[in-house]
Amino acid sequence: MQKEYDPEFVESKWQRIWQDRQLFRVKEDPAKKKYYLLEMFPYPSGNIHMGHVRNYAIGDVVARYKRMQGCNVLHPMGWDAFGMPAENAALANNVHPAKWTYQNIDTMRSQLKRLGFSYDWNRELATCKPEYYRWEQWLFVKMFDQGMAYRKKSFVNWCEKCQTVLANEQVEAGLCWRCGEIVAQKELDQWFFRITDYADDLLEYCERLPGWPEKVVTMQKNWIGKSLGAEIYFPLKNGDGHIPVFTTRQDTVFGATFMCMAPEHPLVLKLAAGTDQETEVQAFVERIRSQDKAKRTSDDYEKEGVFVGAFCINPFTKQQMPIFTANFALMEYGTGAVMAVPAHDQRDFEFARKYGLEIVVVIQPNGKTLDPATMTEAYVDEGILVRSGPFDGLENLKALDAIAGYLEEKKVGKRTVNFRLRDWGISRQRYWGAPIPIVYCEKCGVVPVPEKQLPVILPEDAKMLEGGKSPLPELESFAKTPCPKCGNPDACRETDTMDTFVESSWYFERYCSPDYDQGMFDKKAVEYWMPVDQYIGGIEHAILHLLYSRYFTRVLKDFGLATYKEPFTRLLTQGMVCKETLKCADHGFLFPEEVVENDQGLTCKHCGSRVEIGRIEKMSKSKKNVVDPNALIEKYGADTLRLFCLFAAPPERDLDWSDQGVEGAYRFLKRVWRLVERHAAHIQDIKTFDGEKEVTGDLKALYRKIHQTIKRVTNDIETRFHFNTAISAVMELVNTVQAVKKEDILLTPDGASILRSALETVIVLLSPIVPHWAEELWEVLGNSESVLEVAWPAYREEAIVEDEILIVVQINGKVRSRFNITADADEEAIKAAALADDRVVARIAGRPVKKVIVVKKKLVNIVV
RNA sequence: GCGAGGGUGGCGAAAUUGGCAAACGCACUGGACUUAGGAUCCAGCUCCGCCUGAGGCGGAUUGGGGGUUCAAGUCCCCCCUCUCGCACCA
Repeated sequence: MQKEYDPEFVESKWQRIWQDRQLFRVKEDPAKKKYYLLEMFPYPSGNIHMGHVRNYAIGDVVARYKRMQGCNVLHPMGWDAFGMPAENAALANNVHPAKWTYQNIDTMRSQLKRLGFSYDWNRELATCKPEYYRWEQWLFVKMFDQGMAYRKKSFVNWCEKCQTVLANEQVEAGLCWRCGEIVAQKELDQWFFRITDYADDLLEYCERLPGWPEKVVTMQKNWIGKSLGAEIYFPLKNGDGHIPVFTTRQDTVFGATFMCMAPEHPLVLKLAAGTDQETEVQAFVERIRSQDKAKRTSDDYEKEGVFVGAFCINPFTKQQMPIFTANFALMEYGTGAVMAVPAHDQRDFEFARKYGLEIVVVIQPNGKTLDPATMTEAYVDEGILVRSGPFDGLENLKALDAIAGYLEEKKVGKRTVNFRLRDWGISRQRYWGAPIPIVYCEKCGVVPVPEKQLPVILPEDAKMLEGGKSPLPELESFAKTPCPKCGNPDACRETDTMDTFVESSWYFERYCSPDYDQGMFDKKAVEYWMPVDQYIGGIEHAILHLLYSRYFTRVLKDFGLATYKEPFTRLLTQGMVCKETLKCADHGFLFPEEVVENDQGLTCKHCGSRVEIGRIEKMSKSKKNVVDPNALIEKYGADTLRLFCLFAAPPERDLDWSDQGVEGAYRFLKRVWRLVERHAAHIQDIKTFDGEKEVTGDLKALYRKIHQTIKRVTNDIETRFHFNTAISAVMELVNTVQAVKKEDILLTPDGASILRSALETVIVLLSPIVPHWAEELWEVLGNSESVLEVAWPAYREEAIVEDEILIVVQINGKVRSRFNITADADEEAIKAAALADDRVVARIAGRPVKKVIVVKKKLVNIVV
């Protein structure tokens, strides 16, 4: 054995052995209980960062623990490999996105391997490979055939100069991030998935995800945003049909005095045509439309509108209502038109005041009378209906249903459910993504690519264009294709690619049979492994990725490909990795190496002025508070890094980085290493203690501690993934070993045997966390099999039992004394001992005892 | 504004069902070993006060205030504060 702990040596040794023995390779085994542990796969951005290390370290502990518990554990890893950063890098460094991506994958794969995670690397997949996305295209065609994928016009952020679509994040203050051109909204034909068909089901099942954090479930519910209400038809005054409106407040319909429509609403320009308002409306609509989304949803966005020059009729009051187009009305929600009830909606109230519109109160609160003339804000609470014809005197909550019924009866509206959730737009006018398998033919129209012709391969010989424009439309070898239906040679391909969230919506199924070439996955394999028992990843995917995955799973089920509805049984969202920031007034954020410490305190290397220690924030390059896992691995090894990540905080909480904390973790591993080294020789051939023989004193205490530790660690990992307390429990066990003062008792046969048990327990319990270190020490103790294949230890209940327990004595709730008593002492004995205690007697000083409460095995409280 | 989650020593954090607040670690202090110590080992370490002293004694303390209880970090009410999410959703 090496005298000093040398992580570099130990880690490379065991990684080689694991690989040679293919220890993490799994296959379906009906005889064993399966456990599918999945961590969110990374985007191959270049290097592994601390966030990945933490996420994957957490997952690896669970995977290894479950394996030791006897489960057949599927623990795969792969690459979310399509996406825009590859295109940006391509332009910046003149490398092809494919080359850049594959290089990054190689780098990151070796970094993950260096960390010793227990992945079955035979299942590795990359979503940018045709073998992967061909099945996604296959499913797209199937969805198209079923009407689940469809095409419609929709607005996108468009930069005219770059001739490209921009993602929301690429629009900075309304300007193109690259060229500074004003970003416009452009209407393009886009492909959509009909996720709204499943809105109700997705919402309903939110209640049936007990293994998910409530926070995530709530976020999903809000995102789906179901609201019950009614659609009401407001006839146009000129008799040309009606405007449908969605409202959740049909109880206030008698108070609707004007109408607001989204600037994008097709009726707006039609109604204004030929009136005095026409030019003003046109100008307004144009102006609002050119505003980007960020601006239109910003905090200080002022509400404004323009009269369109037409009226509609309130079907209940028969009063005429002026029609406005207003910037706050959203085309995407409801019907794009709002009945405005200024007395009972704050936004409508402000609008009415601004433009001098009529305010009619139709709900009066109890014991107060509202007067429109003096109101300063809308009244939005409950009350009794007034000025509401047949509904006068009704409580407004009851009126909701009554009026909804009346609407249907009179055929002026109907009950409706409205969702905030929109259909999922998947078209991206981008190169580095999976091609949408559609051909447009002048004769046949929209034609899906037949299964036999799949995959539609993304041509890797495309040359990237300046400005980020997709090269696909101009690449004739790709864009031009004969029509699959009629053979027309002049048909053209869809040149948009799919949103990368599509790939990540089914990768967990693909892992079950990653090389399967007869379909998306082997049904038998998926039936065995799915659903994922434990999914682990960042909270940033709480909505989109998880919702899309849930949706896709439902689609697969309806297509008969899957048998379950929910892909992830349990979800853990780990916290972020944070670190303090350093800031100089002149030079902004600084790297630690840009800061010099002298007698002035911390100063900036560039200008010498004082450096402030800023707040603790999520590690990010821009804040210059990142730490590089590679450098740490080099210095301390993977095990230390893993140990620190798991010890510093429970997984769901943010982790504050501490260089000294890493040192501490390293020190602990070295300390145990030396302990084993010192004792290895004399316990080499000793058997572990079986508990049959009675021992006393320190030995008994140590034996007890072993089993208490097993119990605590098992509990901490099993029920709540609190590895930090599990580790501290093991540390206590180590401390107990080192606290044995008379070391010669460890040389006796029983002592050596118990010592061996203690050291083995430490090693085995820590093996999921620091596996290389554990393997090496396990071997040092003379064991031949891998510690990974050792069964997780069970504790002996009888070993845990204490002979003596400490009883705390309180007088009037304050601790005044404590004493030991045999563990089997009954309540009476404990009470008697407490009352006889010298200190207690002195304290009570003869005062009458009113009451004595005895909590067995814990405390006595004497009330005087 | 709405919703969720936090606030415990100098720091990260512990505290099954209400039952010794601060386990474990970091930092710090003192000591040992040493040519050296940023290695290692031993000891101390919430705050305040008291006793001449080794050592002991007392009080306070889980963001603030109130309540329930023999007993509250934990349960109830009010308030402060931080973080995250949603936010013209009709």
